[in-house]
Amino acid sequence: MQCGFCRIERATSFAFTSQIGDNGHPMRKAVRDAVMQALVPVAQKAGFSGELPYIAIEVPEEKFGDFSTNAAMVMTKPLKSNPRKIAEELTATLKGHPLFTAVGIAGPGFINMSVKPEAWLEECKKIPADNSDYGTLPPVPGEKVLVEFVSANPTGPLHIGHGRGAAVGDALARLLKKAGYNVTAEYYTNDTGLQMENLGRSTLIRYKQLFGMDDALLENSYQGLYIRDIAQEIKDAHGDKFLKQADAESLPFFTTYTADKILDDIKEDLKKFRVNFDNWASEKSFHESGAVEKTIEHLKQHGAIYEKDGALWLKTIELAGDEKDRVVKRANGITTYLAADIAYHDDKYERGFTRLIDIWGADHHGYVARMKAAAKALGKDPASLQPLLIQIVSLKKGGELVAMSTRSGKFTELKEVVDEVGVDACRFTFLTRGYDAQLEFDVDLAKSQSNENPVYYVQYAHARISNIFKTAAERGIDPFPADPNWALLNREDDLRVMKKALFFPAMVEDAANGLAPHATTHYLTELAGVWHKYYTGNRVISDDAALTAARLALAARVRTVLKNGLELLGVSAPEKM
RNA sequence: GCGCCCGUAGCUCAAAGGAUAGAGCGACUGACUUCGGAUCAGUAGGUUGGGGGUUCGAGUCCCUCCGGGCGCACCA
Repeated sequence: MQCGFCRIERATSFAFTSQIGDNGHPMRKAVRDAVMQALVPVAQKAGFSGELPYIAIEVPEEKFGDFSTNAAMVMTKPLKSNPRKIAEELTATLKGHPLFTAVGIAGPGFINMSVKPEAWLEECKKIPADNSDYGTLPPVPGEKVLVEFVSANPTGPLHIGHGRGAAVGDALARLLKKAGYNVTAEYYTNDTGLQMENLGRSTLIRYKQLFGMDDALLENSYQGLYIRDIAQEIKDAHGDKFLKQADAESLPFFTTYTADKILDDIKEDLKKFRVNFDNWASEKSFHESGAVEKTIEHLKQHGAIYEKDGALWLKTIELAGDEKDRVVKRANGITTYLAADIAYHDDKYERGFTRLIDIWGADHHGYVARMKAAAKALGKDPASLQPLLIQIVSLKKGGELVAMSTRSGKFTELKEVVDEVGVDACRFTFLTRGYDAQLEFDVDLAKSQSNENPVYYVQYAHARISNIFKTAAERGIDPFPADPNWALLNREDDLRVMKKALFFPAMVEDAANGLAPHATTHYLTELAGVWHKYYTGNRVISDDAALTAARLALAARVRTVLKNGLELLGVSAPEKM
């Protein structure tokens, strides 16, 4: 498998591999094994010896059975036969397999299989009943993943667009960890450079204004009122000290102070949004440590750099088909942002990471080629660097689209929305969508619909089950019976719930492979739906002690999956609402 | 002008190239004196922006047109 991560490359790489683990779903793995085994003699008979194409084992619509495979259809070309014929040969073998109660051919050549209920019951027993860890896949050896996200410049508070990146990045990190990867979540701070100088100067101007001086903000100044608050802080602490010296002398202090203050606020917002970072990287530190210069030397040695017009250029056209080559060191001797970012990525590789996932705003898409070029120039496989472009969040307020700009001070803060809509609803909303589609976030709607957000549908299922246990305990019934009679749960209703719950680890595996954290919200909504339906049709606590015990055991397992799933999203799993 | 992303129910969004394109919200009709009605059952709603192509099969891949967004710095 060349690349289990890349959404772009997976189509080709997956198409010619059969190395899908099915780590997460013992039943799906068993079915895959059965299908592959059945395929061997058929392929041999046809004289086929090449690598098998990817064969899908899917969970189809319920009426078709528990699993279906397209094996017969994808094998038509390699075997030079027709799908119906291949399907018949395969089913002849599969029908004899002890796992299945039914095997059939349908449509253009799908093979549908139903698994015997006892096998499902056995699997379901293995889910922990106490809400503890479930669905964590075995460690993936040899992979060390770095997920870099948010990385907003400390020039202003986080806005709603950052919120989307934060939710996606955090959920992705959680998902990959769950899927067995060694994952580090990191935030890169652009705490130096021209924008930082602008920032410091903005504060200095505001500071002077506080003393009645008529300094006006510059065109490229940060206009937000938070700058004035910071200036006020400085005035409170230092009085007119900075009026008595040259601006150039004051500027470093104002810059550092402002950036630190804003970064502190960003950290607080992220914490509130339940976004966790394992590490904070600083652009400034790469300059101060000499890493940037070292990296440029490194690139020179690899022949990736040339000099023109007094500046140093990286050959990004040649390396990655970029539109033009890019400057890493200006004619005035100052290195560019790109140079520092390359040094940072060099550092990531140096630290032993084998996959670098960068979550960027879609407005950075022009940046992809030059970073891929950099990876290549550093002697790395460009495929190990995976920028994910989170599409823009356009903000709607009062029925109108609002343009967002940190510099102009026109934006809706993440904090503001989180306070009004709530962390759970906000995160869930962001994680219901794929990251590559633009998203219209209607603030008013989000607020007014806070009670109708799908997140509550899922949480309610968790709370309802929790309440059942409470009721059971009140009536002197053990909510978590040690050895219930599972055989009582063999009706369609029961099995439907079990099958959905047991799909959880497979969902983790599939979503991790596709870098698609939003699959989790959809899965959980389905599981909650199946449970709500079950709940309506079946009383868990009844006069039948044995049946009660069995249903309590099932309920506990559903709750465990809901809890684990919500945890992946960073959404709380309340016992009551 | 060039490049990237997107266009799916009235709205917000799903859908490894697979079967009759699915959920939620909104609309409409119903639900057991019971463990929580933030729930459940049902109805209506679609030429997947238009047109070509590739193949056993296309919302998905290719070409083209239309519409929207975002980029095209010795800023970050």
